[in-house]
Amino acid sequence: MTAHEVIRAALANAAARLGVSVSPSAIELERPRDPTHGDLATNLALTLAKPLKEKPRPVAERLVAALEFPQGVVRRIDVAGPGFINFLLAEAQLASVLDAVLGAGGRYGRTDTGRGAPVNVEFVSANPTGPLHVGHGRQAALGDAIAALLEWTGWRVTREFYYNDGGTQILNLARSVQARIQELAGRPAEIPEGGYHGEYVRDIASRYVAEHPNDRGGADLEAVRRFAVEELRKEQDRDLQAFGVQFDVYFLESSLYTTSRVEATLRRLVAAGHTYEKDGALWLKTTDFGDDKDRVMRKRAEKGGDYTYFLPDVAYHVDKWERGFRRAINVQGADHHSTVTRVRVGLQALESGIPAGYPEYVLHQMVTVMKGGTELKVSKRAGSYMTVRELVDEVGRDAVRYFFLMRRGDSHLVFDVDLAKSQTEENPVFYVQMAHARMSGIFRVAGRTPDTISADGVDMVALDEPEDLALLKELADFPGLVAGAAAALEPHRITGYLEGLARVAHAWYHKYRVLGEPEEAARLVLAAAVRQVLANGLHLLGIAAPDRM
RNA sequence: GCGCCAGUAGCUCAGUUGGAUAGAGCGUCGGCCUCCGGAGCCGAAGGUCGUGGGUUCGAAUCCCGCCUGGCGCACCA
Repeated sequence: MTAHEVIRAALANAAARLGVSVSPSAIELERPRDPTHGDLATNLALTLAKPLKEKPRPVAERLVAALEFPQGVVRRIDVAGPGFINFLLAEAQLASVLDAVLGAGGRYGRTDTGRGAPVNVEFVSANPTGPLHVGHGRQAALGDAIAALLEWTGWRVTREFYYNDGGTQILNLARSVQARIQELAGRPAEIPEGGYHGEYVRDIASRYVAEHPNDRGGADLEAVRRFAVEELRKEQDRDLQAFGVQFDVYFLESSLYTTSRVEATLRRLVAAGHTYEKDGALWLKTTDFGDDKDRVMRKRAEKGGDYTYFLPDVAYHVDKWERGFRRAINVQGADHHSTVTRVRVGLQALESGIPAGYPEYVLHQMVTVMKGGTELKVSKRAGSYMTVRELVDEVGRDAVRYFFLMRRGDSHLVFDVDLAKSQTEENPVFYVQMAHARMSGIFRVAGRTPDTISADGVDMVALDEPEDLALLKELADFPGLVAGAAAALEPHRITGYLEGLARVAHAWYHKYRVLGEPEEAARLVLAAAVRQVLANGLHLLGIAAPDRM
């Protein structure tokens, strides 16, 4: 058991003696900002004050009196402030984290709260009407990191990409390509209303002409549509590959029709009794379930009318549920936030037992790209870094991923291209990767391999300088941090942690390099553990941990 | 007009779901380290947490009003 677990258990027992039942995992145990407050602190007495109808401070005193610990875990216990209980750990406890890190290696930080339950994470889900832009890039980084966090906490994750391969937007794309094909055949043609003007449309048109010599002028619109969708899908896949994101499932909207799932969903909604006809259309009374207005499902009430996007969206999530995903997370841009209520409400109208909060949504705000102190205009014309590919080519995959992850999803993100490219300590990716490289460098110079380092037989009492202790405490925080970030679906907590760990590691490195004794056995063990945790954090986020910069 | 998100140090942002004196990085100023295995350390200045009320032992955090900015309010996806 780690010190955290021992203390939680002891607190739960003490609370039981006061007549309150709390589960050990529900007890908050944190490292106080101010180190004079001890190594770990809990606010348990403050939270128990209300149910016990007592002031927090006396509750804390009684809890402390009821605490029982095995030998050699805790050195001192204090009650402080309004009723915090502070613990000072025995030195041997602090160093025990090194065994835990080196023993678990690349798995240090993993937990099993998910117990192998399946969860579906849907992200990017760009329609094949153009290349992936920076907004999709934020979504790819965020979705992939959330998926990784869930894997690290014991969930069985399916990464899913949903795309619309029919509908009006795709039709507009096909007509745009068709127009360019006709131009190539020497006939003047106009890009249709709502069509796509990008240069990539011309490229697709010329490839179509090369591969379809019999369809002069692109008369076969269906063939043009299939070709264009195929080409853009391939292009998006190359972008995602460059970004290091892999999906398990690509889900085509058209499959919902070919397998009659849309019709089946419609029948179930009608049977559940929340539909009506008005103005020649078929409506769902979503206001019964808290929507602000009812939604059209089919544009003409009689059979054969076109469906709005609402119905396939609902059918798609019914399908997720029926594939066994009792948990589904959708990562989307905040400009799609209006779909949240609609999808959930549609699922409720089925009255089939799907919970009201299904699926979960992680919405992220917009991205603006800064270069040379000015904002790059959102334009499809060449010269503006609007695609993921261009951004990756310019600053590198690691920096793009890191920058997209270092802010909370629901705040606007300013992507500073110059900072992301810079090889200075101001660049957080560089700073963190540099810390890893320096830890690696210690072993290079010592002529050792970090993977062969073990704490066995090494006297850890040598690790008694403030810099050593600060590192030990940081390392011990990592598993709890990953668990918290996974529960909140907030990868930015990991980047924040890594920067903190890197800072302490740089300081430690500098001190012992100057003293000329980082090779000392105990410090070699510590360096190996720091290197491991930096690598685990970076890998979790899909970022490389280089041995030299 | 309605809904969602945001507003915290000069700048970029955290704030672990209501807790201790509101923090970090960068920038600025002052000192130390002196070339080593590249970027280290200490200190200082800098805050009406947009704003006005409310809830309680305790609020940046929860509730209500207002101000500012972004996004969304289709029988488009």
